[in-house]
Amino acid sequence: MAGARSLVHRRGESRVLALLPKAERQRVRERCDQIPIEARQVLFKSNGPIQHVYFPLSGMASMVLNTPNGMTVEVGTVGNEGMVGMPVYFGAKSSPTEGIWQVSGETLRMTAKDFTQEIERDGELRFVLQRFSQALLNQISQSVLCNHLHPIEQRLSRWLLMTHDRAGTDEFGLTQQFVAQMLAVRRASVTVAAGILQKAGFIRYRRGTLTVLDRRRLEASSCECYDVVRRELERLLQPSR
Amino acid sequence: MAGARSLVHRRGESRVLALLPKAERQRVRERCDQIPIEARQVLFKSNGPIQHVYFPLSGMASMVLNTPNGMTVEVGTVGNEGMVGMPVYFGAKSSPTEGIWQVSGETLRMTAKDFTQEIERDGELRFVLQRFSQALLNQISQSVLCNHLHPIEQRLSRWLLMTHDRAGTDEFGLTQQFVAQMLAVRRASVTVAAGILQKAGFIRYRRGTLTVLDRRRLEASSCECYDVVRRELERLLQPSR
DNA sequence: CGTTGTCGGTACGGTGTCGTACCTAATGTT
DNA sequence: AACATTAGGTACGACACCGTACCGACAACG
Repeated sequence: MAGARSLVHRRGESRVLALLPKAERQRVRERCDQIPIEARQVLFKSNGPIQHVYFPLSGMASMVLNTPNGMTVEVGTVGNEGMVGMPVYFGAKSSPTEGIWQVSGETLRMTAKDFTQEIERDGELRFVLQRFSQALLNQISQSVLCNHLHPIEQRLSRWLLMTHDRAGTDEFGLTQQFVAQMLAVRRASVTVAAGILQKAGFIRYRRGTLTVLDRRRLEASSCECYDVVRRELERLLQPSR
Repeated sequence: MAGARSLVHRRGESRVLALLPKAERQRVRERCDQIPIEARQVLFKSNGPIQHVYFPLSGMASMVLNTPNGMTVEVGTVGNEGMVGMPVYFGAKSSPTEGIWQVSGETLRMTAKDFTQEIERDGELRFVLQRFSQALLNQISQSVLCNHLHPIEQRLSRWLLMTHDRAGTDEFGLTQQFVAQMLAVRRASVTVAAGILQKAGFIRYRRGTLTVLDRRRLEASSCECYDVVRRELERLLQPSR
């Protein structure tokens, strides 16, 4: 057993959309496709046009940046608590950030054009996404600190917790190579760090599949960054007004 | 001579406010105090109430995060191209991020309450700040990458360029201790890196005062992060609609 | 004028992570 | 069944940066 599921997840629903009044939620959903989506699918490329925005229902997406010499760093993750494609919300048609799906799942998808129209109606969606913007800003800011100061083992624990929150299951598909790219470290470093977590019994993995076994103790082996971001997210996505 | 001034700066005016229609700009300015402001002044504390928002006219502010064990990391900088206090815009009353003034200058200041009212009028300010949000997001995202991957000398160069853009002068007050906190490195590391830049003739400094001598070559010794962020900022703050 | 505090220069051992490489084991392919 | 491919484990020297410490130089102030 993986212990109590974090508040972040409620299976198969979008937490942002759940905050909308019934009529608005219905209207938004009608303008969306619901589609399954596989790991590693590119949602939008760096500096490329952003055609759609996504409201994940399960699984997880990442925003990443690339260096000229081919390295990759994850700057943020989004699950059913948010939206992928925020640059559209901010009035940009593209951004240096790339959107990649990480853990396969389901998502609602809306064209950027429809989304812009919806935002211009100035309903609750605009308000809710404003709060989410702040949450995202917090998450990315914390990663500036975390990536620079914290050892790989803690960062890996944090990343697994965030992924676990959003995945909706205890088991999900991941290779060490892929995790290494997200953390911007060597694959060999991930092997060592993950080996420690596995020996301790917090996780188990085998050829591309990882299982969270003991969430509690995984939290203890993570840095404070996980909690800081999560607490603030919950505060911001409260239904209150 | 420090070469051509970057586009970022136009002396003593707020670039965000300059984008507003005359009437709105006037209205906003009337609700602001214009005050001089000194380095190291705290604008708002971590998780504390945010009383004011700031539109810098000259000088520069930083947003920083703190670790439980007293370390500090700068996550973003804001000069006359933007606003300090974005959490208010996003509907948050506080945030883990702290606001600190860095290079003394002048700023317009508005109470959070007045600002919120102004935003609710749904004029151009809201639109302009949306674009600025995206620029800020880009800047912070790039720092996730930069802080993790780039050597101190390049990061220092980048930081000095950003500061130079926003300061409005070639000379500004800075101690190595302070720069070290922003980059989250040892003061001794800054001494070494700055020493290299000084020997090369890019900068000169002496007991808390730093002068940019050769902007061009400073750009060459910085990582690409400086350009990536700056280009995107200029694109987003174009007067067009 | 001398004292005290601040700022910057330098050194030294320690360490986390890197780049690279090579190997084994599991899986997929024909 | 033989083989190719891919995921994961392990090792080793290199190096950037760390923590700490000490010292000299300049500045402010009584």
